[in-house]
Amino acid sequence: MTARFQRDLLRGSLDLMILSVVSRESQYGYSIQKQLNLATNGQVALPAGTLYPLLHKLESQNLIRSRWDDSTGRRRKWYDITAKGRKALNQRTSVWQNYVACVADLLGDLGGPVIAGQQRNS
Amino acid sequence: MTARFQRDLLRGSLDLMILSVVSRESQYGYSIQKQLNLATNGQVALPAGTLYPLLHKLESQNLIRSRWDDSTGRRRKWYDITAKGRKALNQRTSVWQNYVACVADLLGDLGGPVIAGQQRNS
DNA sequence: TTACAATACATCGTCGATCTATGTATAGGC
DNA sequence: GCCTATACATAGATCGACGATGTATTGTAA
Repeated sequence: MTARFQRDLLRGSLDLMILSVVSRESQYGYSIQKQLNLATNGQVALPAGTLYPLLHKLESQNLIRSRWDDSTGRRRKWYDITAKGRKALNQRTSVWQNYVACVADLLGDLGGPVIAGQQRNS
Repeated sequence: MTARFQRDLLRGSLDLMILSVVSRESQYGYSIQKQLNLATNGQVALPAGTLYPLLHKLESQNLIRSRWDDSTGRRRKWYDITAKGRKALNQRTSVWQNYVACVADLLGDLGGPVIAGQQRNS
């Protein structure tokens, strides 16, 4: 029945997902919302109350940059990733992957194949 | 330098890790703390203030069961997983793996090989 | 033309899980 | 005897996702 992921799962990887989506091409809030939802088969359904404050936070950290544009007929706030944001994306991605590998180890890889040659731990 | 994982990463997978460790053999709080720390190369360093309340929560949910025992010379509270706990472990493991697969998709697998044939989404 | 749904952005207060700080007590090594 | 490691516990702070709510425009179907 495609249940939603719990809020706690999102913590620690939500910034990452947003940055990743924005890094591919210019995005505006609503498009990010739709893309995340589509890519996860409805399992990541970001409420506006989560998304917009998060975008403001990322912008205040200079990881993304915004500009208003309504030349398309729709008033939209477009976001682009910054150099600093791209760096953060890479850094956080490896931390995330490292963490996931640790959890997989702990779970004893019950139900998932081991990824050979992947860096884990220090 | 083996930095610690941020608290947010733990959210959503900490219960899982505890249940997994307890599911293998009887544990007491301090042993869980040490094992998690060792298995993750120091990256998961659970403070006592996180661990013990969590164990109490899991017990109140009947996912684990406790008994005091000091026959080893040390006064320890031993935990075992229950049938319900084992069920929860399996269920949460698959939710976690599903989520991880979704994030990997979103990240475009930049830096990690694709795991073929693994269930994701619905 | 009038509803209604979808698009598009925003803020405020709540909630809950982890953490910091603090406390107690015993065992073992120097 | 002193200090560290072991072993458990609770109280309060912190912080981020979320629910509720608000505003405005566009597209669409009755």
